Amino acid sequence: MSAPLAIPTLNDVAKAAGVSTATVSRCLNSPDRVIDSTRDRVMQAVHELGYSPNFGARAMASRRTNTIGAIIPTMENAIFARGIQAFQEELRQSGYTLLVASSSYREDIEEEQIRTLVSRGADGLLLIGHSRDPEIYKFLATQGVQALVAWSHNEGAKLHSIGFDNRAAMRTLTESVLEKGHRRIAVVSAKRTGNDRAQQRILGVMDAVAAAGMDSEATTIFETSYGIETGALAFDQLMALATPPTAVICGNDVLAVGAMKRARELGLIVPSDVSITGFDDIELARIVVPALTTVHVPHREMGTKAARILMDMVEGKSGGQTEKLDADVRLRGSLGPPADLS
Amino acid sequence: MSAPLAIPTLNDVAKAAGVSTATVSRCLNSPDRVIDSTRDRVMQAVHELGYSPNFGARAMASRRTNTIGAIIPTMENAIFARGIQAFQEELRQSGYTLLVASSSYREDIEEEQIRTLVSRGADGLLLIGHSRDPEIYKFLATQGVQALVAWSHNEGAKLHSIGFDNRAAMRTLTESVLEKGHRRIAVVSAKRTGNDRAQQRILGVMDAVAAAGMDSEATTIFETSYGIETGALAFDQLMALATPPTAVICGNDVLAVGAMKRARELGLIVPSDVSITGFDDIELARIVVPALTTVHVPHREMGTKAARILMDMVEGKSGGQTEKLDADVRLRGSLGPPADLS
DNA sequence: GCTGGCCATGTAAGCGCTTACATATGGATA
DNA sequence: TATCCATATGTAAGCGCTTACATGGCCAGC
Repeated sequence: MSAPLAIPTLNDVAKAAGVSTATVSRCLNSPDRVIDSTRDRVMQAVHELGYSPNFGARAMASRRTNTIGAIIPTMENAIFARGIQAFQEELRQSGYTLLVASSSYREDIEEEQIRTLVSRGADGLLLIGHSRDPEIYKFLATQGVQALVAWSHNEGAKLHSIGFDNRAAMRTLTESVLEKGHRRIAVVSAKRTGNDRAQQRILGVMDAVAAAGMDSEATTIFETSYGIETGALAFDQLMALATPPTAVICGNDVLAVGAMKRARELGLIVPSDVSITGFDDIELARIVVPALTTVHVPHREMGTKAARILMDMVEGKSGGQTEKLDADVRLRGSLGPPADLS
Repeated sequence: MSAPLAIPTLNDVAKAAGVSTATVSRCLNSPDRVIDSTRDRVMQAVHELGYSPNFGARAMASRRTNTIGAIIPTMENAIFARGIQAFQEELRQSGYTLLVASSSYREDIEEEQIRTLVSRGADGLLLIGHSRDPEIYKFLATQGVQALVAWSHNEGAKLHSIGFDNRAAMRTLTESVLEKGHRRIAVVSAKRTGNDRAQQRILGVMDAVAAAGMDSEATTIFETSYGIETGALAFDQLMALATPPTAVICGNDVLAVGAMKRARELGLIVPSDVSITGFDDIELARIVVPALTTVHVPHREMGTKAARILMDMVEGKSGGQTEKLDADVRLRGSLGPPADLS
């Protein structure tokens, strides 16, 4: 009466269909190597038993997993979502499964996640940015796991990468800000530790400041963790300075939106009282009022290309390649001339 | 000269340390069952070789994976992000790993993802909503995989669930709208097929409409796919009607934000020209201007509790339980009296 | 000095699958 | 009819790990 509680295995299917396990395996993996009548019988047994292959066993026996892992700093806020979505779609078309993990912007968690994904058999890994313990690259090498960096371009780095030049893009954006006449600017950045995008973006701001002959000391840099609320708090602090900035350049759109929110709460009009800019051009940038001036990043293109490069690496078709994408400034309502010039 | 390209196994570590594989395994899994000196030797070999356990092999030999899977409709927009984050944190504290997959709101993809996660050894699964092919429940049963539904409460359903009463919450919200004096209302909903939350929410609107003695035929329902842009398009259509609604009730915040965006583009003032409401209370709801009237859902609480219930189920400590959480209406600026009353 | 028991470690059997190789079957060819 | 080949299926050896059970060394207690 009581059903067998054990979960069905290949062996059970084989018995039920009256064939060997090899034949069942063939039905599942290369159906054309099996005669129709046999296959039908096997597939019926598969359905009747509710059989589902054991991935671990399969991976172990066949020595491949067709799995790619990606570790992103955060799943919240759409910064990485769109790119990862495209990455996944491209992988899927070629029969790969994507495993996504997030590191909460913490290096130690990222390392743990790398180990977890490798352990689970990822053939390749997509990582964000270049800064991490070199030890981990050695680990990936001994494990024979290919890795590619995205969201950051860097010719000389340990790993191949696909991304844009964060520094140059931020320099261009900052130049636009300076052209409007702003001379008191402040930067709200994500934590720079272990985050080369944040580092590069600040350097980009400084490049433009220096090129304009301004005193780089006069540019306040406020570092905070990632989030709308933290962006709002940073804005508070900046506006409380003796000589508050007329333009606040934020390291990403999320911080910028937080700043805009607080500006509104403080009764400040953007951009006439203060200009605010972002970086990433996520959907949010066009929802806020006024729309956010930011740097547009080709998320989907990056995701798609990353998938192709990484698959080629995993399949041994190439040793990888480094590619630079264009990121361009989108001027929108949140940037205007400073009050004393208007 | 050339290093062995094979990735290191337990066996390699055992040889390098001069012990048996059993001892190495014990060092890794129950260190206190091994004498200090031996353990040190083994751990050194582990590091030198860059050894990393093969998850599949371990799972197969030990018959447990300590893995929980979650399948959510979308990773974009923060609807599920916060709850899943809490879910993950709670699991992690108890040593479980979370595997997340997304279904793009498609039933067929959800089923595929369920099979993939089960295949990968998930001991338990978190699913969203109740509507799916009953066949899949049979499959989960034969595979011995526990499953729990979240984001939806339903006493009589096949699976235990933790969530809130979507219908009642939407009814309450709609009552608030009607109290303001609105009599021409429209609903923008996500696709109802395979989405019981969407179905329930519309029923909630209708409950309120009927209770107010209004003609339910007069309430336009516009169904569209999920996204800001689709919300905007839906709003366009509704406002182009012969007698446009004075209040647009959206099935979720994302659609509502899209509607607000388009309203602004059309030069309509919210709420004096048209009121708009959402559902979920994601961060976005308080970013937009005016802030969105919506239904607040206790995302984090739901995630945390879901983790505990599911772990208990997986560990055989309970057969599961169904829990109902409160979701309450948050009245904000996007809802006001209709123009003809103001 | 023996015995018993405890503890650290080793031995080896599988976990569920894939796949190289072996075998069987049935024409087509000579 | 005998031979050969192609094709369909079976056999069985692992893949890397855990763990029940076996072994051997050491010390306490008599």
